[in-house]
Amino acid sequence: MDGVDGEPRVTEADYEKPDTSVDCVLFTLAPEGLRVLLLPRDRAPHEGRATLVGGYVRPKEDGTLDDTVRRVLRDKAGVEGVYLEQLGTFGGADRDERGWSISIAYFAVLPDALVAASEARAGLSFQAVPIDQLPDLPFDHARIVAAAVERLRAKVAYSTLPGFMLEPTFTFAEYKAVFEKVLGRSVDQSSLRKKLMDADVLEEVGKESLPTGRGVRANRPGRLYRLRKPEPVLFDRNL
Amino acid sequence: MDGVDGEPRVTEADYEKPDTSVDCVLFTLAPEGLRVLLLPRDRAPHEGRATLVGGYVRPKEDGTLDDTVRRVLRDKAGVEGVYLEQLGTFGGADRDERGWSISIAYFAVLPDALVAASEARAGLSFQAVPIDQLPDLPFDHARIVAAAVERLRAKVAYSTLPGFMLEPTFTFAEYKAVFEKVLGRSVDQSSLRKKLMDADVLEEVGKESLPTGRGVRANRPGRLYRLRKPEPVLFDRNL
DNA sequence: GGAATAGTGTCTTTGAGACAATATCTA
DNA sequence: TAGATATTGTCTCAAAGACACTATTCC
Repeated sequence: MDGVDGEPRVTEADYEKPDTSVDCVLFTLAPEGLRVLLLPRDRAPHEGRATLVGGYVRPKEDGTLDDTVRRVLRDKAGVEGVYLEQLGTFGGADRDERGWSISIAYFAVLPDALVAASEARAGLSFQAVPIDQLPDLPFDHARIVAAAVERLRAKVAYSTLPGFMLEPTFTFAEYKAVFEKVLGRSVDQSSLRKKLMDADVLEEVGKESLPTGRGVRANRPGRLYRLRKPEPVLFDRNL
Repeated sequence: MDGVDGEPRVTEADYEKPDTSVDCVLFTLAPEGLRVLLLPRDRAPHEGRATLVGGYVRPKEDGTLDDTVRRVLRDKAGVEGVYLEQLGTFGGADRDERGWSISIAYFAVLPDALVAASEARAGLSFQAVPIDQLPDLPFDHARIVAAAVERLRAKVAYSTLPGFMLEPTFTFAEYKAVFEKVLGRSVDQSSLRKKLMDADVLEEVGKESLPTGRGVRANRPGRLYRLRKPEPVLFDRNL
C-alpha cells in the first residue's frame, strides 16, 4: 500500500529506501534464431561486462514507470517505437552486491531494421547473443532473461506478438518464420493462416506484392499484411 | 539496470528515490460470488478508508520482495499460507498525492476458512466487497483490483488455481462452483472432470466421503480430492 | 422407494495438424 | 515454360460442450 504502515513507527533510520531501477530485455531475431541485445556496463560494479539495458527511475523526469523505460531505452540504446511489456519485478538484498535493490523488468521485441537504426541513433553497437549462449550476466540478469524468454515463447504461441518482431508489413511466410525461430519447432502454415484469418487480426495491405526470392531465382511473392491493432491480440488457445 | 546510469551524472538532489511499497489484492469466494477483502487505512492520507492490504518494503527485515508481502500480509491481516502471485508494478508521479511512488502489486486467494482464521489471528475484520460493488478506493487501487480480477479470471480458466480457493480437500462440485462463481458462467462438469483427470493434477484422498446435502435432504456425497502440486498447474488450452 | 446429486458414456462441433492440390510469379 | 513459393482445400484427430444415462446416498 502507500503510506499505510503500522505498529512501532518506522523511523528514517529503519526505513532505507531500496534502489529502484528498470531493466529491459531486448529481443531480436537473427536468421539462426532468437537473440538478446546486450550493452557493456559503463560503470562499476561490473564495468565493461555485457548487461541488459537499464537505469534508475528519475522521479523528476519520469511521469510513470513506462516513461522511465522509454527514456532509458531511448537514451542508452537509441531504441524507440518498439513493443514493450512489463515482465515482473525482482527485489531483494542479494541481487545486487551494493545492497537491497529492486528492478522492474521489461522486455521489448525489435524488428531487425530497428536494431540497426537504434545503433546508429545511439552511436553504439549491441552485442547480439543467441539465447542459448548467454555470457555470465551480472546481478540477477540471467534470471530476468530466463523469465523473459519464457514469457516471449508463451506469448508468441497465443497472441499476435510475432507481428511485432517484423517490419510494419509482412507476409505469412515471415510470420511463420518468427514463430518457428522463437518456438524452435515447425508449424503448419495452413493452420496459422486459418487462425489468423479467422481472428481477423490482419489487414491486407494494398495490392502490392513483395519481390521475394532467396537468391538463385525469384518465386511467387506473398501478399503483404499488417496488424490491425497496435497491441498484441490474445487468442484463447495455443496456436 | 542497477547502477548503470549515464550522462550528466545524477546528483543526490536530482535523484530522489521513489517510495516503494507492496499492495495485495485478497480474493475470497462468498456464496454469491467473488469478493475482495479490504481493510481501513490506519493513517493519513485517506485514514479510515477501505484499501488493499499493503506496506513499505523494509530492507532491514525483508530478504526479498516476497518476504515483504508475506510479512505485510501476516502482520497487517493475519494472512498466512495462501497462494500468492505477483501481479505487476505500478509507478508514477500521480498515483499517490504525496509524490512519486511505486507499488508492486500482488494478489492472493483465500479459502473461506482462512478468512476467519486470519481475522482471529490479527484481531480485526475484513470488509468483504463483491467485485462489482467496490467502494471508491484511494490511490490507484481501483486499477490494481481491476488488473487482479482480470488475471484471476484468466487463470481460473487455464490452471488449477480454483483448487487454491478451496479447503485442502474438495469435491468436483466445489471446484466447479469456484469456476462458475469466478467466471460468471456455467461449465459442464463432465468436461471439467475429463480435463482435470487427464491432466492428472488431482489425487483422490482416502476413501472418505463428504456428508453433502444442502438442507432439506441429504444426497450422494462426492469423492474428495486434493491438488497434487503446491503450485497451480497450467493448461495449454482454456478450460 | 424416491429425491437429489455424483459420476460415466456418447454424440456433436470446433479447431489444430498433416498433407494433397492448385495458383502465381520471375528468370 | 520450369522452378519455387504461395494459397486453398481435404481429411484426420483431439478436446470441448451438450446431454442422456447410470450409480449412490440418505430420508
